[in-house]
Amino acid sequence: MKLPEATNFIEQIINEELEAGKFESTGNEIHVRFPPEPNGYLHIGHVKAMCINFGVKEKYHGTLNLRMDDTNPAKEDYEYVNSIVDAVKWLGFEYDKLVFASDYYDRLYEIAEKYILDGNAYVCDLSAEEITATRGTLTEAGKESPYRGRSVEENLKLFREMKAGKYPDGAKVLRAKIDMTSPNVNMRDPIIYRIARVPHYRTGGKWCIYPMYDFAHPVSDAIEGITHSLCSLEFENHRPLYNWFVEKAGFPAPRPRQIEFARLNITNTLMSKRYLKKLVDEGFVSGWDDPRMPTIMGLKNRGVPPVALKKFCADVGVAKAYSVVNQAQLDSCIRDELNANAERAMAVINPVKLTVTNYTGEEELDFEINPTKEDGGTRKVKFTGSVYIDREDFSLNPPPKYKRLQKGGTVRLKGAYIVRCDDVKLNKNGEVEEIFCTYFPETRSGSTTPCEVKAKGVVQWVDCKHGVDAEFRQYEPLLKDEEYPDQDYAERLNKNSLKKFFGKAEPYLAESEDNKPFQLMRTGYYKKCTDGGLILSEIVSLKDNFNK
RNA sequence: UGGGGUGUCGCCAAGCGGUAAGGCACGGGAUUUUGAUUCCCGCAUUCGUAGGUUCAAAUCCUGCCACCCCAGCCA
Repeated sequence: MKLPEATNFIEQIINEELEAGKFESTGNEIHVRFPPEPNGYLHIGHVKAMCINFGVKEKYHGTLNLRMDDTNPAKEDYEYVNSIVDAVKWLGFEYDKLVFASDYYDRLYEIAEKYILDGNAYVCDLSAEEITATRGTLTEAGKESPYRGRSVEENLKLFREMKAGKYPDGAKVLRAKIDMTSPNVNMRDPIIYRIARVPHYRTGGKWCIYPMYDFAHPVSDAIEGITHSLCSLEFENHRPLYNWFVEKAGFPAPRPRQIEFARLNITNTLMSKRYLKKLVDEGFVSGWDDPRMPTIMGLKNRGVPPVALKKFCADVGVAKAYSVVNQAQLDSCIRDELNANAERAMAVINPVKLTVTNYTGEEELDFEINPTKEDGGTRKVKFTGSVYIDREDFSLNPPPKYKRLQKGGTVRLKGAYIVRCDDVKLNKNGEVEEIFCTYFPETRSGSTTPCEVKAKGVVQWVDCKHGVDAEFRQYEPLLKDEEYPDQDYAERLNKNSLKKFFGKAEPYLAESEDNKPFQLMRTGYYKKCTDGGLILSEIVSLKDNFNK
C-alpha cells in the first residue's frame, strides 16, 4: 500500500503501524476524534488540535468524530456545543459524525458492571478527603481502601443501588482495582463513577451517577472504533490507565492508541479556558467573541481568515517539546493571507481636511481591488479635490526621513494626483485645521507621460463629498509587556489593570460589510504595528469611498 | 526525594550513523502610486552537558544538568 508522506511524528507513528499491518483486520481505516468538553468556547489552542486531527483524517482518508466530552453535567450546556459546532464549521473542517459521550451512558454503565464482575472494580465508601489521604504522595505509596475486598455480589448490589439513587452525593464511588503502590499516581485505584444529583443538559435527571474522564474517554474511543486518540502532553501519565480501561472492558485489538503532543502557547496570549472565562465574567472584555480574545469567535471578529489560522498551525508544527510561539508568527500568517486575498480599501481614521485649490469639478478614478492578483478587478472612486487625509500623514515638524506631506512638500494622493502643500490653517490651539495644496494635472494616476514632479510618498484619502462615515472602535492591547503570562498574571488581573487588554495591535481586524476581511491601507501601518506601538482598532462598520 | 516527558539559531521546527532543511524574527540591497507587498543576499563549524563506541555521532551507549507534567468524586 502507498503510504502518504508523514509531516510530523504522529503521522510517522501511523505510517509505521500501517506498514506493520496493525489495521489490516479493519480495512486499514484510520479513525480520529476531536473531543472538546462543551463547557466553554474554543480558542486558537483548539485550532491546533483540530488541525492535527482533521489533518490525519484527510491525509489517510479516514473518519473523524466531533465528540462532546460531556461527562461533567455541572459545567456543560448546549450554548457551548452550539458554539463549538459553529467554530468548527467556520474553520471549514468537516467532521463525519457529531457524537456525545452522554450517548454512551448506558453502555458505559454496562462496562462498569463488567469491571465489577471481573473483579476489576469495587464500590468504596471512603469520603473524598479519605481517598485523598490514602492515595499516598508522589514518593510514598498509597494505602488500600478497607472496602477493596468486597465480594463481586456486594459490589454489584451496591453499584446498582448507587445508580438507583439510594445514596447521597459523595457517599460512595466506584473505583478501579489496580495498584495502590503504583509509582504512577493515576493508577492508584482511580474513580470510575461518582454520585452527583446534577441534571445533565442532555440526559436530564435520568442519571445520578456520572462516569469520570479517565474511564469514559478511552471507552468512548473504543466504542467508536477510534484508532488514534490524540491529546495534549498532560495526559501522558494517564496513558497506562487509558489502556487498562480499554483492555479490561474487553475490546478486541486493534485498540485505540493515545498519542500526546505539546499544546499551543503564544506570547502575550492567555490560553486557558478558566482565565478567559474570568475575563468575560468580570467584564474585562465584552464577551467570548470580543475581538481581543484568542477565542475562535474573537479572532473571527478581528477579521482573521480561517486559512490564516490553519497556516499558522501548519507552520508551528507538531512536537512534544514545550514551546511558546511568538505572536509575530501568527501575525505573519494573517498578513500573508490578507495581503494575498483581502480587498483593498482606503480609510482615514483621524481626519484632517485637505483642499486642492486649483482643482474644480469631479472625476472617477480606477483603483485595483487587490494589486497582488493578476486580475483582481478594479473599483471606481470619485474625487472632487476636497478630501480628508489622516493627521499622521501630515507633519509640521517632520522627523528626518519623513515620507509623507509637509509644508512645501509633495505627496501623491493614492490613485489620484501628486499635490504640493502650499499653506496650512491652524486653529487656536495650534493644531492643523486644513491643508491647502495645488495639484499637478500631468501626474494623474496611470498617466504615461513623463513629468518632472516627484512625490516622496503616497497617502490615502477619503473624498469629502463622497466618503462615508464609519463607526470605529479602538482597543488598547492587553499583555503588552508580559513576554508569556503565567497563571499568576491572570490572578493579578483586576479592575485597575483594565487598560491592558488582550491581543496586540494588528491591522487585520477590520471587516467589510459582507464580512470579508480587508487590508486597511495605511502607509507604514504594518511597520508600526510590529513595533508594538499602535493601538488595536476595530472598524465596526465601514463604508469607505467605494462607489457602489 | 517516586514516576512520566522534553532539551537542535532570538522563537517554532526538520533531522532517525555519513558530515545542520524550512518558517518567523533580524540585518543589508533592488524594485514599488500602500514606509506594505515582491525580489535578491546574510544569519548554528554546531545540536543541554561530560565522557565513551565508530573511519564517521545531533543521531548509538553511560553519567550529569535544566525545564515541564502527575497526589480533582474536573477534563
